[in-house]
Amino acid sequence: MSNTLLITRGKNWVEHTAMMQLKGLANLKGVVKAVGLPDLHAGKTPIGVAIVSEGIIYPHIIGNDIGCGMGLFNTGIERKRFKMDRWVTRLNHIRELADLETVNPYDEQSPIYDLGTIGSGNHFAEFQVLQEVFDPAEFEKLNISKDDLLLLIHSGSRGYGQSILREFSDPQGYLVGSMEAKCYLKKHRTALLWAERNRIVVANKLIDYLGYASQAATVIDCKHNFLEQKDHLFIHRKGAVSAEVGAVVIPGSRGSLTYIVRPTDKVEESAYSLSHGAGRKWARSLCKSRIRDKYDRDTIRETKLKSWIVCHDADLLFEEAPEAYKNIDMVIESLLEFGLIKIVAALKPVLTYKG
DNA sequence: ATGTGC
Repeated sequence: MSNTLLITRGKNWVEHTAMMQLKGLANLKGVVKAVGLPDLHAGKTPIGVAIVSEGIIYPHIIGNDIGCGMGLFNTGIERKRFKMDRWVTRLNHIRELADLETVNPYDEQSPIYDLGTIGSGNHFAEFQVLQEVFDPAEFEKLNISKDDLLLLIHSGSRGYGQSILREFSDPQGYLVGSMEAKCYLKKHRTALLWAERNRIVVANKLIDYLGYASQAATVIDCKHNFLEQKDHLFIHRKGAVSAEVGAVVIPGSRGSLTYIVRPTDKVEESAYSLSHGAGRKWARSLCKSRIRDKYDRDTIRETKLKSWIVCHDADLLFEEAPEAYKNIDMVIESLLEFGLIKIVAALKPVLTYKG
């Protein structure tokens, strides 16, 4: 009997390569269940998976960016204070976030050497506003209102996670109870802590840089690259979030809505996991040639939702274009069809910043 | 993904 499950509905396209990669992980020693979430796509290891194992752990499934995730913050800034032209100009002045002074508000020294940076690739900082409330009772628990300017930070443990993976990169995995497994789990825990702290530090740095005295209040923080022990099992989540820690934020691309959802009590089926986003549709290397002719240097920066992106990396603008991602609605509908979520609210991007 | 590999 197969130990593999793909959570998807008819219209949600999932590439064959990613499915093969998922089956590869399902066949690893000690793997008891392998779940592909609707945003499953191919990578060095597949992204959008929850892999449950017994007696052995596989750090390479988690990958280099241990603790990477989405932090949704209430900026304490009123939505009406947002002025597109002024904010774009101001953010354009940042060459790199590393150039701005970072204050480490924690007692310990950060193992992330460049704390306060978001990194590159698919990482971003995005100002958002409330678009629609679907479940008023659940929405009320979030402590946000239609007047609030929100900030979504996608980042992780930067070079620190990378250094941990280098130490524990054996694709054969490590036996639970071994010195190596214990050591990995300890460092992994530190990476999770500091990846979350990094999201908070970045959020506050941007709020401060834009001239506001308020502090970022965490609405939701959900990591999507991590290993969780559950009873005698280990759940490897790579591009997947836990469905057991309250509301979850599932963003689309910079040109689509972000959903706040509430997991249901049926999530055992998906290894207590949900999608982390829309998922890539196009490989990075294909993006530029496919859409270059459609845009000029300005129009590539605006979206259907009238949001804008500040980004000094010309290639990244194409690699991270909305077209490169799947339709978030297909992902959400797949999760709904399997009875795994209820939609709480939708947010709309207004301004994205990328490294 | 990456205080980036050749």
